[in-house]
Amino acid sequence: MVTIKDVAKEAGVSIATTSRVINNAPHTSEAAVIAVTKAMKKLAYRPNANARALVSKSANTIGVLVNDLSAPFFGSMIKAIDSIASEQGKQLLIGSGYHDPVKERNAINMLLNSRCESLVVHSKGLSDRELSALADEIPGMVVINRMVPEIAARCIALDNHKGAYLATEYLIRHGHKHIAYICSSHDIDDAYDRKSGYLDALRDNGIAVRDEYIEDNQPNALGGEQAMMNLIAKNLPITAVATYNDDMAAGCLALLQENGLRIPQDMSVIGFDDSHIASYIYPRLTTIRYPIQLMAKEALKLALQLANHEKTERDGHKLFVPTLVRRASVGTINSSE
Amino acid sequence: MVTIKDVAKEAGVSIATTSRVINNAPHTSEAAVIAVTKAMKKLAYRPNANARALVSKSANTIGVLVNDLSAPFFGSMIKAIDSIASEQGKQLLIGSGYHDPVKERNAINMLLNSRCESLVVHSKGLSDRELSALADEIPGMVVINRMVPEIAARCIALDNHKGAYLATEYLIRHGHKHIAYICSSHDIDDAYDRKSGYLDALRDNGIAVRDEYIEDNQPNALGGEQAMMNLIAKNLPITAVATYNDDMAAGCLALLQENGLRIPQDMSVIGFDDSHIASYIYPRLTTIRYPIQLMAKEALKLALQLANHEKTERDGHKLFVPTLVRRASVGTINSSE
DNA sequence: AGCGGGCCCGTAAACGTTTCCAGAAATGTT
DNA sequence: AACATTTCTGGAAACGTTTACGGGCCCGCT
Repeated sequence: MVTIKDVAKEAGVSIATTSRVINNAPHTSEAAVIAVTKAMKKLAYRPNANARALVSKSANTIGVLVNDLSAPFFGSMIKAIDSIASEQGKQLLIGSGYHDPVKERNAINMLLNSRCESLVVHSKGLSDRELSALADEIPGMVVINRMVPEIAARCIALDNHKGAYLATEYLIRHGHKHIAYICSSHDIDDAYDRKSGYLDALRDNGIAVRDEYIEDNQPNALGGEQAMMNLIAKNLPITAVATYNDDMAAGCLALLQENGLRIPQDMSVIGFDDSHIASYIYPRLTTIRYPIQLMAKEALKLALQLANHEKTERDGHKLFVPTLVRRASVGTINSSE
Repeated sequence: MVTIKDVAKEAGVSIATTSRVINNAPHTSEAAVIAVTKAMKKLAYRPNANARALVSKSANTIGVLVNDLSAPFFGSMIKAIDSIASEQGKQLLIGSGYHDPVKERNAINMLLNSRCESLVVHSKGLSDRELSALADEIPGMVVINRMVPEIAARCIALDNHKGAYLATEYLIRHGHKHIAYICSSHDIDDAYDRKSGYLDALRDNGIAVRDEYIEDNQPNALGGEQAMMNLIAKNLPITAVATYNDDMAAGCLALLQENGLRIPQDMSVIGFDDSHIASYIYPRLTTIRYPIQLMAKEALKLALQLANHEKTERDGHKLFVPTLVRRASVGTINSSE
């Protein structure tokens, strides 16, 4: 591998001068610039990023921790981060934690070993305490999709409660009174917050909460199917279903249609996330928009500022606000009951 | 940041001994191991990966170039790569090229600057010549989803022709004679190969090719919709549509159903890729399985072997074989015409 | 007792950069 | 002409590791 020494020799100047030309620092003569540039081309020189990182005490790299790389949600998130990172000539170092504390910890450690100055972390496995301890240690770390009270100003999170509330209210406004909820069985805040959004919307509208209307399952299409299957089996008078996320809604839709129910005439379904699939499935899914791209960009900007010790005027407890996306999976009930 | 020197001092041993303990090299005394381990814990030592990479001349990192991070196809690919990489304690450095030659070149350069020893590259923007030149320069580089003849043994690719052939033949076996094809308008091999698979299947079965049955468009849901719209507008007697990929098929399905056609009674549709959405949409999509996870793992294994200068007994021109996934979007034609 | 050979350890060089510092050369100011 | 300032340059230290090398110690053999 050709080093800066080789380039310097080829160009007939010192290493220091070569370095200055490479980083186009001031105080370099025209002649030196030309000679070095030519030598670099000729030798196909590639500056060693590790050596640079070592001396400059900062790799030119953004660390990202996600849950599962194959989930489109995280694909969108990473892409948004990459769009800003690549503008600044920075690379992405990615780890995945699968919501497992051990894996998350390992992944974060590897990112830190590589001296990523900025970190965007999606963690559901670690405790609030552990996350805020990490945040104290690492200036450029930002938590995404979670609100850790102790470090609220460094958290970018969505108002999940409001999202589910919006969804449920939308169904109510369309005349639905018997509204089921398909919930994630995962033990994370998101699941609780969304469920309580559903419950509060019912209460605020004077609709009694009925436990048998609520089904827990894995937050994927299969879980959605199974939950819907259980709801059908119970022979309830439900006319609408709110779901934890679009994947569950998709499973739910598929099961309903395979059983001859028409959407939205016979059953209304509303999702959450406005993920990739929401506009692909038939009928197109009415859902709650999770502005993950926007949030991811905001998170990275914040992380970059923090890493540079710039001042950030972020109001601590501000959550991002979800909005409703009207499509075709929710219909109106005309009958009085 | 605490360095190995601090740990050595704390443990009361030399740097060399400390290093040996950290890398659990042989010839270290019990006492030294205990002292160093304790010191590392106490100081929360994080070995600097950049310094390591510098001296050992190899970052512990796998470089990956993808097209678009947000496409679920690449999510699956990256996840498969990560599953093997993390087993070996290696990290993923990811770049995206968006099929643009300049961006692809930049991204590869950044990966090389970071001294990734192994590279898995999905490139459609660079020429065969440029790719094989890079491959010559970088021992641990493997090309995925593309066959570059000069470096066939370092390419992991799918038999696209066969996939489309299979799909078309499947429709023919179900009695279809008027089969449209929705093609990608992108100027890449995949598009040509799949189209020619469709054409060859028709020819081999004595069915005349009709140009108006073929529509080009962007390889996404919207493109699928528009292509299908054009096919409908032409008022052709088609009973089945083969598509370039599942996204186009999804758009196609949505449009058909919104226009009151039933799938598969009124129209059969077959996709390609067996992507994430294929089993979510209704009716579940019959499609061609692109074994990207398998291929990605194979690619990484090969890249690791090459980087280690191990012998690989890979037969050059072997392509991965797609298979048909039977679901619910293709029906049988009974009428004689 | 003498000695060869394991084991364990520490010194120091090396990896490829950036950057401080001082000196040389060129230019400007009186 | 003398000096001050600016511009450019190169030597060398530093970044945090790994590892080759050689020295000391202890053990067991003759």
